[in-house]
Amino acid sequence: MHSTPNPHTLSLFIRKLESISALTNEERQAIQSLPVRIHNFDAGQDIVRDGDQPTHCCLILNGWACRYKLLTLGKRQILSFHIPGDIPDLQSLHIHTMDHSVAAMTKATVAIIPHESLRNLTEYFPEIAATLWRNTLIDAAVFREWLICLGRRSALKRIAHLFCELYLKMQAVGLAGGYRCPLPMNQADLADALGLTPVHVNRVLQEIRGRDLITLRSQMLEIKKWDELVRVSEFDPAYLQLARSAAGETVGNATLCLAL
Amino acid sequence: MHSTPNPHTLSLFIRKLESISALTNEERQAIQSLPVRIHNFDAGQDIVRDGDQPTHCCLILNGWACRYKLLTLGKRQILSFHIPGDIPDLQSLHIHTMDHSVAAMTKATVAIIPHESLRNLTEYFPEIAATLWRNTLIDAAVFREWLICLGRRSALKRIAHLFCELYLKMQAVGLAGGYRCPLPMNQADLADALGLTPVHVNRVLQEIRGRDLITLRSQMLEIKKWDELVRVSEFDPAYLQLARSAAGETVGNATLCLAL
DNA sequence: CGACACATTGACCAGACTCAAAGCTAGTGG
DNA sequence: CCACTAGCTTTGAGTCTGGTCAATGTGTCG
Repeated sequence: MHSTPNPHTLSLFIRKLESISALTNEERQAIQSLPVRIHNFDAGQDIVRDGDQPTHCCLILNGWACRYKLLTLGKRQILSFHIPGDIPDLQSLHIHTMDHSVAAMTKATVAIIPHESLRNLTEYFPEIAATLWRNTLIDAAVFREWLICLGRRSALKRIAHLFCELYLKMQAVGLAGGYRCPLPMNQADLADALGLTPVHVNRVLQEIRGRDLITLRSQMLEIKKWDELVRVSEFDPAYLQLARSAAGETVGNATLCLAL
Repeated sequence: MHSTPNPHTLSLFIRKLESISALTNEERQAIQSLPVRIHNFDAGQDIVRDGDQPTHCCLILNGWACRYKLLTLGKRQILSFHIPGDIPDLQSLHIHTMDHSVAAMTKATVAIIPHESLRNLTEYFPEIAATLWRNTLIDAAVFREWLICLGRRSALKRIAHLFCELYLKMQAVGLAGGYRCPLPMNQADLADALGLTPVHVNRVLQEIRGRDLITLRSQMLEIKKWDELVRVSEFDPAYLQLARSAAGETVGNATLCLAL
């Protein structure tokens, strides 16, 4: 379950923060020396639970996670998807009780960082504080965009929109490119994220495939007509705040960030 | 349009922050001396627009505002409602381009605070930074709860849930009590917030009234059966992070925060 | 009084849901 | 290497919540 952190553990984190704003050497040093524990999770396992009062945050090093909330009658709403470089429970630094859970969607490696260390970091380095704050603000922007999807877009647009979003997020950390992107979720997960039923997701996926916009098999999404997918979903990547939103560009080395 | 700030302008802000965490005298002083301009808006007027790159934040002193986004075909999604004490565009401090608009829903008085002053404040007072950060995290928690509503709750539950939320928020700043609460919005606004059509909102409101849960006329909501409303909407106030969630208690002086 | 904004009603429609059954497919164990 | 299983995906038929369009009330304000 546990393993020893190695000196490169936090480089993903640093790269993520640097994609938001520059760091000084001193800041980089301070982050590098955060005391972390590494934890491995199985697919489907909870990382943090609704109602918990966490004393640490979880940086995803490898694999996918999602935030979700269970409701009455077995209903579930997935609130967000998270990929390497994300800290899905960063809000727990200032909101002490979890109002939802975080689960691993694949086998996942997670760096566990004590709140205390993060608080010290933000106290001494207001720039880092601002960058982490900004991180949570981008999360909020994504929540707003999902709100728009659930409130005002058809099932087809929702699915297409989500595919655009996830592809760009993965591309931004070098884990996707050439319009191909791992997508380790089943149709029930998509349904729970998009406010639909699995049966309807299935039918709409057939429609999208029928229009030759994507292929999706064995956990791999391929976007065959990016421009068209963007058009039908009314997708505008601005809310993701990706520095160089390389929508449409392939990345050189798709395994860049896996080299941990 | 403009008017001169008076020494009490920021007391609402201070009270709001103090409801989140204690302030030192020095911190209180620093906030008190923020340079603000006061601006009045008419009902329906935009305060900040989608695409703007604001150089200041807007603290609502009086009246209601909402965040919204316009979509194709005249569709609109309301993302949040805001009441006195809120800073609906606080995220603009770290996200430079607005991805939605903020509009006044009533005649509204707003204190305009330069980003620069807020940045200085957060740099010198990490505690204040943390408190403002926490504020935006609570906003995000509300987005998540709305996501759950739009994704997995029926029209009736959504409406009932929103009424519970707005009542508690208003009560927390002393603007509602005795299960009565101003609600300055029409059925089209409710529809745009809840992902429904005005016609359907109308029908469901009749159903809720028919069950004698609420009355709603001339912009005034009265909750006649709080417990029942909470039950049918599966409302759990935890996400609002109200210090002393006085669900069910009346407040002494309902005009407390109007005394600006 | 007339105009306007908003609420309400009716008739009809459609996107999405429900329930249930039948295919696939990737692992697993014999 | 194949049969079995478990978990997903796909299909079908029928239903329902909520949407659409258009008309009619109602209340407020100049």
